[in-house]
Amino acid sequence: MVTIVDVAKHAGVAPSTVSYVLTGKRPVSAETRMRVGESIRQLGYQPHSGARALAGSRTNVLALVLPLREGVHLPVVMRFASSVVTTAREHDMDVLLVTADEGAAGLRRVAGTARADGFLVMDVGLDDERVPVLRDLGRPAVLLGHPTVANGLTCVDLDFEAAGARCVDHLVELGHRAIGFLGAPGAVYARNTGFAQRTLAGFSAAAMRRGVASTALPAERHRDAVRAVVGTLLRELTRMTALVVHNEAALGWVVECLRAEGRRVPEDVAVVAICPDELAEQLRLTSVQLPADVLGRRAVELLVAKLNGQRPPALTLLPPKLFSRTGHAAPRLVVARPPQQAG
Amino acid sequence: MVTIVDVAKHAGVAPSTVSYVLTGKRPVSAETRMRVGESIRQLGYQPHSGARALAGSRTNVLALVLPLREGVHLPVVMRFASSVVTTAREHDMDVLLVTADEGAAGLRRVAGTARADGFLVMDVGLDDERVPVLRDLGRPAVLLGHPTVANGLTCVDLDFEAAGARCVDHLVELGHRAIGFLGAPGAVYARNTGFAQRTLAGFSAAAMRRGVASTALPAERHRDAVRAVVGTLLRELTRMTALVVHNEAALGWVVECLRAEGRRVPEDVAVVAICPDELAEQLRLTSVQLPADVLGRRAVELLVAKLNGQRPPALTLLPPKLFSRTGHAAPRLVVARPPQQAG
DNA sequence: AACCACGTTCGAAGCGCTTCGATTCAATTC
DNA sequence: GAATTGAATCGAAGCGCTTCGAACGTGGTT
Repeated sequence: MVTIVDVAKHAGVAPSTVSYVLTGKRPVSAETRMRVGESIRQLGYQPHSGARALAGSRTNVLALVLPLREGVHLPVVMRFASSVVTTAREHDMDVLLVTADEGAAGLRRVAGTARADGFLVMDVGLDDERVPVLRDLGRPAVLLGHPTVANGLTCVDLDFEAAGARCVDHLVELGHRAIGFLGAPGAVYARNTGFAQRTLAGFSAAAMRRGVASTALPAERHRDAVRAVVGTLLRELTRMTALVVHNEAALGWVVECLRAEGRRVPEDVAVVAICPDELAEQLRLTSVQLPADVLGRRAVELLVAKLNGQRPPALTLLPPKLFSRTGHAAPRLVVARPPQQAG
Repeated sequence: MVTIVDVAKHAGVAPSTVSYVLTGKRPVSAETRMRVGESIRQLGYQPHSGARALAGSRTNVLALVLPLREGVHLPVVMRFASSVVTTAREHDMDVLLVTADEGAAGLRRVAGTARADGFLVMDVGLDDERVPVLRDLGRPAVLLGHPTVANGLTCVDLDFEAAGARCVDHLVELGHRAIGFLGAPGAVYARNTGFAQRTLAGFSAAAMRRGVASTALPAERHRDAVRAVVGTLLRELTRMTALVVHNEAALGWVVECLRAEGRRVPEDVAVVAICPDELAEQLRLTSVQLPADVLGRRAVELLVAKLNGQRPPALTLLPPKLFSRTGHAAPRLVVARPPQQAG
């Protein structure tokens, strides 16, 4: 193994000088820098990360805590993870993969054994046991997907207000003049959860701004409730040709109930969902999706900023992406082109 | 931060004794062990992983190299990753996530900077640049998904021969007496790829053993070729009521062509695919799936064994899982039960 | 009673790096 | 020409752990 001492000898300098060349923490003359650089290249020197962590008390590793069990939308998680790793590498960091199964104890372990400098935690619940632990740990952390307002912690999330507005804008541009909104169960709005209200607020404001008729109703997730709400919407907003749904669990029933009422989807009633991409894909509905790639990138950038002593905003909201699926037919395979035929 | 010296003082022993209690590398009297353990608990001591890596030249980290870009089946990758992390933790190891994008240079970096003790590499190509590097690196490695026969390297893969046989057995048990096989393009069999032939061999042997009629044909991936092959199969194996397909790209066309020929799927012709689960799910076909969870677990166990100086078999084949999807209707949402109503 | 052997425990030397005060030397100033 | 500065470099002291040889008691042996 090539050590910093080997490099120093080879370049005819002290080990500390090599270190300063590497970290840039003290000025080094251009000539020395060149010479050391050349020695590093020739010897193929790579600093030992353990020694670095020990002496410098920085690991250059960030822990990514993911919900890997079933029940979450794996492709979204994966895309997010991919983006995190790529961005982390751009900052010369590595990524330690931790499952949510380990819970708060896992965070304590990773921080306590100095395996990572900071945390990226996905899928944090409203009353998550990890939040207080994260604060105690005193290590930089970025939370994802839920804007758990927590002092000292940094959160990244989709801008639900913009998402609500985006749906309206999209539908108005398609010519719709009366748009319904089927939201989460009433209780969700009562609780000050935030994201449900913000979506609704964005929807309502946009409808107002664009001068289209709109009616918004909450809905429980079971079938009968959905049927009732859909019926009410069709009655109250008689010229309704579009419906924005912000209720994952009800989404399937919504489509079914509309069809049961004799409305074709999307010909008679265009449905736009705010939900995980997978679900919309399955039902072939236009949807506002979570921009997992941007989310991952931004999360890492925020964490790196915190590691560098900066104090980024407590909450970052990402612009929603609307993905139109109208006109999609039955599932069709993506088939690669046939290989070139000889002759 | 609590160090080993703090623990030693608290327990009234030398630091080395604490180390031996922790690692078990030398005998420690039961009484001392108790006392040290108690001190560790009381002080909440957690060893510094960097210091450990430096002194002991073992990181207790394994690098997981995943293909995270599009084009691979994310859910499979994710399930595999999940299984890897869980199993690694059981062996007191952590997992460093590396993307395949980093290529061979990434492996060199991780090994060179002593970030990990060994590698788990998924989706290794037939002529992968990483294979020679992996061998040079001299670190334990386990390759997944492709049985790249490489001396010194350990591979885990699905047992394709058993997969072919499993399809036949399943169909015979359902009462089918004439089974077709639509395989990969001819060129794949010509190349000594291995897995294609093995699947076919397993299929043929099982058909023979079970005494059912069978015909196997290769197929190019484009539509016309598939139509021709399906036509030939129906003509040559006139009483064919089942078809095993080992050709991801053609799978969609196979179903379409069968229907175009007036055969209902699966009522008239049962189709069993050997392909990623996602695809079969989309087409609602019974399939042999890659047991990602077992794969992950086994891979870690093999790697840990190698880290401990053992020499596990160069190739481990996993039994295929057949997942029956006959009788599945249109996509249906899994809806949570409605919340309890008051009154 | 002196001896050996063995199970335990101790002490010290590193592992490879960062960091901080000290040192050097050339350029500037009076 | 001596004193002052400041940039560039050096040297040494750790960071917290593992590991190895040595030291320490015991109990059993001669």
